[in-house]
Amino acid sequence: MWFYIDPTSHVPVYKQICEKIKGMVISGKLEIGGFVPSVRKLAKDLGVNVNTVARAYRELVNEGVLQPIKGEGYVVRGIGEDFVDEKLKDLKKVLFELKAMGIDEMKILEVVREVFKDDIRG
Amino acid sequence: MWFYIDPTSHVPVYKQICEKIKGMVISGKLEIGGFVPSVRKLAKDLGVNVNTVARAYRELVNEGVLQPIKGEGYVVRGIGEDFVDEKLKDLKKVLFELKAMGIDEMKILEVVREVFKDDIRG
Amino acid sequence: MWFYIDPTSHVPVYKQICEKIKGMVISGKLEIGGFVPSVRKLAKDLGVNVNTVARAYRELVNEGVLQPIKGEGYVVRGIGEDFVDEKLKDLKKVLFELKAMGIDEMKILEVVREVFKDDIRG
Amino acid sequence: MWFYIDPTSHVPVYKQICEKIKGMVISGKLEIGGFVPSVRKLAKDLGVNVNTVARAYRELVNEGVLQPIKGEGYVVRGIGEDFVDEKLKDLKKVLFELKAMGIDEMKILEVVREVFKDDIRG
DNA sequence: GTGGTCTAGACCACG
DNA sequence: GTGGTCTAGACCACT
Repeated sequence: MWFYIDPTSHVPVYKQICEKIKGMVISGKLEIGGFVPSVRKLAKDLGVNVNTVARAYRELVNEGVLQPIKGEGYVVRGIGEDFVDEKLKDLKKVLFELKAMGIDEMKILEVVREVFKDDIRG
Repeated sequence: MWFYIDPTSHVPVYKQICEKIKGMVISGKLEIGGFVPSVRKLAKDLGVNVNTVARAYRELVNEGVLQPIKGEGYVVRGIGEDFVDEKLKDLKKVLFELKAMGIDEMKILEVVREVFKDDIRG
Repeated sequence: MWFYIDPTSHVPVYKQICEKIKGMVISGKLEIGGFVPSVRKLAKDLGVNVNTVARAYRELVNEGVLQPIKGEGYVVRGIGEDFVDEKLKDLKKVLFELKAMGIDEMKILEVVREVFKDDIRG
Repeated sequence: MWFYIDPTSHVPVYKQICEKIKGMVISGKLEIGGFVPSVRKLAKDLGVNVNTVARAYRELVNEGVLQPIKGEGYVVRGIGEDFVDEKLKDLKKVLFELKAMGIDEMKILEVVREVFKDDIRG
């Protein structure tokens, strides 16, 4: 219902949840001032333990992305620009690796075009 | 002397070593038929435990990338094309995330150009 | 409680564990879909280090015999027919050695009968 | 020229050499009182390091199978019955494993017959 | 010197 | 409790 996590990844599940939530805040899929799903609901949807989601939300509270409201849930406070910058750094890292492996810039551009091609809402 | 690993990453050190070695085989920095640095040497260079490097090499043996010769070292056997494909999938994944966050294609192309700009030298 | 390993053998302990587990899967003593003993428990039972059992299980995961579930344990997935064939090859090898040493076929049959004699009980 | 060893086996090469030599003494392929090949020759034939063969011969001297003669080589002294008994124990071990895996006695006998079928010099 | 295995003990993520 | 990774240090086999 919300998104999917990869249990086989080496990235901890709670980190994956944090990333996804932050991404949805940045993209506007989660409105500022709105509620994120309850810990139990999200845990059930993702097929993950409650503690794991709780930990993710706790981290997001520490980062100022979420704010807990007793007896109600967690509301979205907002998110800094840093998150986008970090993702762009990830992009650079992958690009450098591909370059080191001798991959052509044309091949990269081809992939970029492929990903963005059905981006009608430009 | 060889490369660096990120101890803070969630990706296990042994996996990082595997990736780097494979990248160097693909790019030709490691010749097929040649030796990779000894387990002890690489461990020392990377500031990592011997067992960790040994495990990385063991995995590469399982994948057919390396071949162990007792008392001599590990020789590079070669590597399939799959590795490049996997890296390109990583690229796509990051691109989709950035797209989902509302990042413009122009911004992406800017980063690509930046990474490949000093690609003139042979 | 489970089985025994021979620490004096030249066959690595982790390999012995792999063999035993596979044998128990083939014979049905370990049910497909069921759990094998936890890494720590088996290590304690066998008087072996945790890492050694972990390595054995890891190999079995590579071979598709086991599947790890974090926080729960390892479940048995199944095993190919190859394992029996390999054991039969071991048999042949020993038989050829005995034959080369001039041992009579009658002597061999005697041993076979001895091993299988109490095979009446289901 | 003599026999072959398996460098990938977990059994140490020097042990494999010992086993083979003993087997050849038992079977009569090596005459008591005769010379075994020189350390250097056997090492060359097997594609093994000289030290490894030297170690094997040293072990065999300790066991009383060989006797070193300075400046000439190693002569075969003889070998006890124990060796055959040990091999028969190996046989039993493999048989028990196969039995535990649910293999039928008929299948075993089939393999035995196959191995001994061209045993014309019965 | 090389690789291969093992131990003892530690920390993290997950349920 | 579970598995996953890592360290420090040991011994063995082989060149």
